[in-house]
Amino acid sequence: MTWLCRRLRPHHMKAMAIKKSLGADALKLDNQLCFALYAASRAMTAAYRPLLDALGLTYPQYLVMLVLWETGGSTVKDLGVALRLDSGTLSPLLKRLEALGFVARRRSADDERVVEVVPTEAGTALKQRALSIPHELACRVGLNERDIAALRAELHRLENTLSMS
Amino acid sequence: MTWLCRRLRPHHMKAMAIKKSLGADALKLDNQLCFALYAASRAMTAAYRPLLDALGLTYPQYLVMLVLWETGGSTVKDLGVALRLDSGTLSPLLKRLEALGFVARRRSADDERVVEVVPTEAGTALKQRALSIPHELACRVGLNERDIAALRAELHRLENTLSMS
DNA sequence: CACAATTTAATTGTGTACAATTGAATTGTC
DNA sequence: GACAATTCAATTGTACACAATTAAATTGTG
Repeated sequence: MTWLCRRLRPHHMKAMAIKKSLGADALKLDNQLCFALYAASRAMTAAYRPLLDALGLTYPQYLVMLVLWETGGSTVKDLGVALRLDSGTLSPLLKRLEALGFVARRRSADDERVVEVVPTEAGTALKQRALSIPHELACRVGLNERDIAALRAELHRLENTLSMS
Repeated sequence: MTWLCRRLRPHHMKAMAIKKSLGADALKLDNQLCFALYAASRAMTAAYRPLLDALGLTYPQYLVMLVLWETGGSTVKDLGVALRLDSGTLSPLLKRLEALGFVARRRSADDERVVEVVPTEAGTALKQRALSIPHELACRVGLNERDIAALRAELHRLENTLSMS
C-alpha cells in the first residue's frame, strides 16, 4: 500500500483521502461511523437502564410509552411508523406492556384489522415518574442544549438519508 | 404549563430552556437524542444488511471480523473490550462464525481460561470482498469525509461520557 | 504450600430486532 | 356483488444484547 506515498506532497490531500477510503485503514474498527453509532446507541440505552428499571420498563417499552403519552393512544401500525418497528417486534412487546398493566389493546370497531393501544390509568400515571428522566440524561451526556439539538438533527438527517431506498 | 410564559421576554431564553427541559416537550419522542441515536443506528445496520448478506455475515459478525482482520487474531475477552460485548453475546456468535468456517477457536496454551479466536483462510479471504463496503456506505450517508469524521468523533466522545461511572 | 479472591468463557433466561409466513379484514375493479 | 389485491397484526424462526449464574483456571496472600 505504499506505491503512491513517495509522490505525495501537501496539495495531494485528495489523493490521500481516496487512498485512505480504499486502503488498509478503511476496514479499521475505529474508523467506522457505523460502529461509533452502534456503540454510542448501546451506551445510551445502558445509561437509561437504571432509571427505567425503577419504572419497570425496558428501553423499547419506554419508547412506546413516550408515543402513547404524547398521543393519548395509537395503533400498532402507527407505533411502528413512529418507532420504525414492525409487528414482529411490537406484538410481543405490547403483550408484555399489557401484562404489566400499562396499556390496553382492543380491535378497532371501524376496522377489525387494526389494534388500538391505549395507556391504562397506571400507564398514564407512570408519565409523572418519567418526567425527570430527560433532564437526568441530558446532564449525563455532557453537552449543552444547543449541541444536543444539533447532534439530534444530524442523526435524524442521517437516518432519513439511509432509509430512503 | 403556561404559568411562566406571560412574563417571558427575549432575554429570558435560559428560563425557556429550563422550562422546556422540565415541560411538556421534554418527553416528546422526536426531542429525544436517545431515539435519534437508536433509529439512526438501526438504519445504518439495515443499510449494511444487503452488502453483508452477500458475504454471509450479520452486522455484529462483520464487526468481529473487522477486529480479526486488523489484529490477525484475538481473544474472547479482547473482542469484548473492542466491541463492548460480553461473553454472553460473543460465545454463541463466535460459535456461528466457526460453523461458517470463518474463524477457529482454541484454548490458550499459556492460560487455559483464555480462548483465542483466529480467522481461518476463508475468513481472511473474506476481507478482500469486504474492502469495497466502507466506500459504498460512505456514499450512502451523504456526508463528506470531514463531516463523517466529525460525527464519528462526536459519537465516540458521547459513548465515553456515557460509559464512565 | 494452602486457599481465598479474581479472571475468563460458557450457559441460562428474558427481551428485543427482523425476515418470512399466515390469516383475517378491507379495498379496488370489473 | 364477486374476487383479486392489499392491509394489518400475529406468529415462527434466527440472531443478537445483557443480567445472572456456573465452572474451570490462575493469582495473590499469609
